[in-house]
Amino acid sequence: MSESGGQAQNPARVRAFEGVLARIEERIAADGLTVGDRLPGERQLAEQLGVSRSSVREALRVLESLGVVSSQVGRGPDAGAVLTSRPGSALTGLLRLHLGLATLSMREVVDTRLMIEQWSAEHAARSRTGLESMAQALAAMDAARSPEEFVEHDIAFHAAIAEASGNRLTSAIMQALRGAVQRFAIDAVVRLGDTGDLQADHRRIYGAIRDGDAATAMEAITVHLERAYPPSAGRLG
Amino acid sequence: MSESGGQAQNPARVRAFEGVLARIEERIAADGLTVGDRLPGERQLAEQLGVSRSSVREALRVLESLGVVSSQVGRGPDAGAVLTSRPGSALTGLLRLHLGLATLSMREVVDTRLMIEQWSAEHAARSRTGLESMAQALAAMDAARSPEEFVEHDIAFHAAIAEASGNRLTSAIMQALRGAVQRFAIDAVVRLGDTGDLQADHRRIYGAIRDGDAATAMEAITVHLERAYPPSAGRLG
DNA sequence: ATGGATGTATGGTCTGACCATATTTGGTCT
DNA sequence: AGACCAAATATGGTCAGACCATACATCCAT
Repeated sequence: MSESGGQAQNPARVRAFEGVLARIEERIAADGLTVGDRLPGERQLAEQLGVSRSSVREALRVLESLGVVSSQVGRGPDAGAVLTSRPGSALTGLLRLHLGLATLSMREVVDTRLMIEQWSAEHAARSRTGLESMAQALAAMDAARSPEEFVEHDIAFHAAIAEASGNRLTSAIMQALRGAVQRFAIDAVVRLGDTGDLQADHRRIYGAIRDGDAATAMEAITVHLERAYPPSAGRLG
Repeated sequence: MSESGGQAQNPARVRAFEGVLARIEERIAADGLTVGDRLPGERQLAEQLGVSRSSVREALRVLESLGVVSSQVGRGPDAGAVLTSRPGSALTGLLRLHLGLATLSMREVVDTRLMIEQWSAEHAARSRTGLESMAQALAAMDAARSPEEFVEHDIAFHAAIAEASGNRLTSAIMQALRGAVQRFAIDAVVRLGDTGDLQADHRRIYGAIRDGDAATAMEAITVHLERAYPPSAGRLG
């Protein structure tokens, strides 16, 4: 550390913050860090890695955008950069941006969602778990008095199916897809005018999962999503 | 804008770089910016948005990590922050980190990949496109003289199927999943000792897609992936 | 014990500087 | 006029040092 001048100003083939990213990843693997653990403070990290605090911050911003850390100001056990796990929110941001850039069309997102929901329903039927959450959401939808309220619990119902599949990755992807198309959900409910058909779908899906009938569960969720987002229905992308 | 002092040092409910992010997103939507367009320089952006260059840079790092922009140094038409579209690489990084954090298990990734490949094969069979790329990869695998070489073209084969599905989102997700499990692919080839069975699978998949037989394509790819990544096969996660 | 004032570590932001890179520009030589 | 080389310039990359806002930790007086 007895550099005379200071800033290393090297070729910088890899940018400083990329090095920081790599080092932090190594550290997570080597030290077996996991969700809830804290990273050293920005200043300390900068010193340890021999870079400026700005570079450390850029790396932390990347980790944050990827849903891996979360920064808290102040002091105490919860302050600083804490390892978290929010793959869903990261995916949501990613989708929103790429939709904005027209890299992806809404149709592609909706189709992908159909794929995930079919898969989730099938696996949920096999595991037959999470039935309680589904039933609760079902009842809440019955009691809903506005499209907004209905959609809120509708989201919970579908989330319960995804969770019941037992796969956190597909569940996270579905969360993200859901977030990306959410603004269309209320429109869909309003367009249909009545939620009776949707609720009938929901009950059919629920019943099939409860009975362990994977084929029916898949078919029912397909019908349901095509009702809400008709393949040819207007302006989705 | 006749602020006396300088740095606004406000409550900062939303951090400065988040504001920049929002403004850039607005700008993309409003100006209809698309892939290939350039963003203003960091210094100019900072002045326009009334924040420091550091904050602009943090926002750009986020956009870069999400695969939306790409920065080039130097001068000229290609220099600066250019809008790009690399949802795949963004997803790859996201998965790698979450796998490292044990947020996700390898089994979940492999299962998700199976879902995507099934779906892709089915849709590829319906569209019957991309056959040329598949055939090329097939021939290249025949000629491969090492596991590494074989896997390289195997990746190309599966990527061709994903592309043929016509859905850029599922294709991007599969790319990412592929990258996450890639290190196991060579192991799998070595373990099997012979690539004959794998190639037979490939030809069966190719034939089904060529003939537009969606059901067989799905079934064939399921068999294929279970051969390479047996559900009960050792240490995947 | 309790409660408030003070200390302090942490992230958030800004300023201004310099480096590395690559194009643009302009001048010089042939 | 054309080709070639040098200087100017614009851009991202990095650093150093400062100050603010926040929230817990500590200490002291009651």
